[in-house]
Amino acid sequence: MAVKRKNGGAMAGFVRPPGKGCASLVDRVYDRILLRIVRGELGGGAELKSTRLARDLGVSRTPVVQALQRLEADGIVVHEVNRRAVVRPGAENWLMEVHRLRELLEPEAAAMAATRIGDEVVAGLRALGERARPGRRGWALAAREFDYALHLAIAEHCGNMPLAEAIRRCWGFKRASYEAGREDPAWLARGHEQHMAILDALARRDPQTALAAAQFHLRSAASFRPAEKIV
Amino acid sequence: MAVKRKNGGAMAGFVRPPGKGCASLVDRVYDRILLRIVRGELGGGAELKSTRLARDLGVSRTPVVQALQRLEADGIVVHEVNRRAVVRPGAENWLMEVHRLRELLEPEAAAMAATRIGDEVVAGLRALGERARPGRRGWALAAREFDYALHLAIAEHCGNMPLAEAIRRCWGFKRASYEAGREDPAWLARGHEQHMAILDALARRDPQTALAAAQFHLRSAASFRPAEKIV
DNA sequence: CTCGATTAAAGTGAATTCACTTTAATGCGG
DNA sequence: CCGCATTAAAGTGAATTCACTTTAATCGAG
Repeated sequence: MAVKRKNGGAMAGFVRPPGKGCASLVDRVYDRILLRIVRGELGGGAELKSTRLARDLGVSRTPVVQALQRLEADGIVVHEVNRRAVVRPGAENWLMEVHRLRELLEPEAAAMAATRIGDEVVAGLRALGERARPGRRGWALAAREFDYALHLAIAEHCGNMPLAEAIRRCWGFKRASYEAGREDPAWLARGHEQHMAILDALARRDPQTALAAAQFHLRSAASFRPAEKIV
Repeated sequence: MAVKRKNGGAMAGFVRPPGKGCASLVDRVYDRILLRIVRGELGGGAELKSTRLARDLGVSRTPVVQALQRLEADGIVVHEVNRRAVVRPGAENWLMEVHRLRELLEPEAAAMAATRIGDEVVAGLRALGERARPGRRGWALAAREFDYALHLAIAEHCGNMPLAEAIRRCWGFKRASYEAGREDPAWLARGHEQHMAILDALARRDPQTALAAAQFHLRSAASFRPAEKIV
């Protein structure tokens, strides 16, 4: 089953030669498996055999085992010594539950960030937000970029590393579910307003308002699509 | 540098023959490195070379690389492709910040668990709590066990897997810092009372009180030892 | 036919190997 | 002595190998 060195012809372009800035093989394997879990293709209790996954993905077992370590650290996969790794039962609504967790983390982080974030960062975010104003050319794409940048900046500047990491992790899961532009423009526009409200509060160094704005934004998103699994 | 098969004489008992129920080599390497980070022996920016660590610990690079993956997933280590892994700058007060994160997570989880936790679980916890009553023989050790079991039960039964995992992760960090019985008995006794208050609220299926009791417990712990890094 | 022992196949943990990249050291022209 | 090219050493990502464990499949006794 020798996988050819130097990018043998594996699995239709999955293994790309690692041009600079290219994620490592482990990262790509991780993304691939995570995506299949949060989509429900690999339901709770599904066995994740490193050998099988390696064969399917056209890579060796080494990066697969490492990706499984990370998924285990995420808690979405459980694994005991000498047993196969298994998708944690109930993982089907992982993304919904992650959203609930964000409601716990992000408002508080926004409040903390309000007193710490620098002017240059706010200015940079404002520029991004401007490009995402509804009606502008390519605003839908820019809006998603702005969304990501804003929430990540909040994490980055909240002054608590484990909290920041918890938020980043949530966004890692969210990212896994992104399918190109399935958003309703009206919804995107509403989201943009809410993002701007958060950013304004940050700019004013107003923790209370930042917290409330973030809370409103997340609750709003949760109630808009309560049934859908993919957030 | 061939590491002998079948447990060559490496590093003074670090590599034990894996008797049943024994954590994997990766787990032990992970614990070892994490401990050195949260203790501050490996400060922010310290380089974590897989080769060096493997040599020091008397194991091959494979489990070390896997442990580093997990530490990176934890966010306490940063790492880019083809560069050495590095302790995240600022990791010195990781444990203090983790405690702050727990204040965000656990009260909410306690409230959620109050409406879901089963009678048998409560009964089991009560039994543990009884053994940890101050004055009993071996109560100090039992108290720690009770502490751990209570907080983990709350995570387990809060009904939100990513939240549960976030709490478990916090306790993984806390566990790394445990040094045998450095606790002040008076403090332990106070902690026991607070734990019992939380448990009572859970037993009464009273989310509000469970939340408040957990909040009080955590704030209380934070203010008791504000200066110490090791929580 | 069913149940339990026996054995083959598949899987796992961990070491080793190897191609490639980064880092450090050396030496040489200015 | 300084700056820069060249090269050796150390390090990384990923494949392969191998001892051991679990899973499954087969077979024979009841």
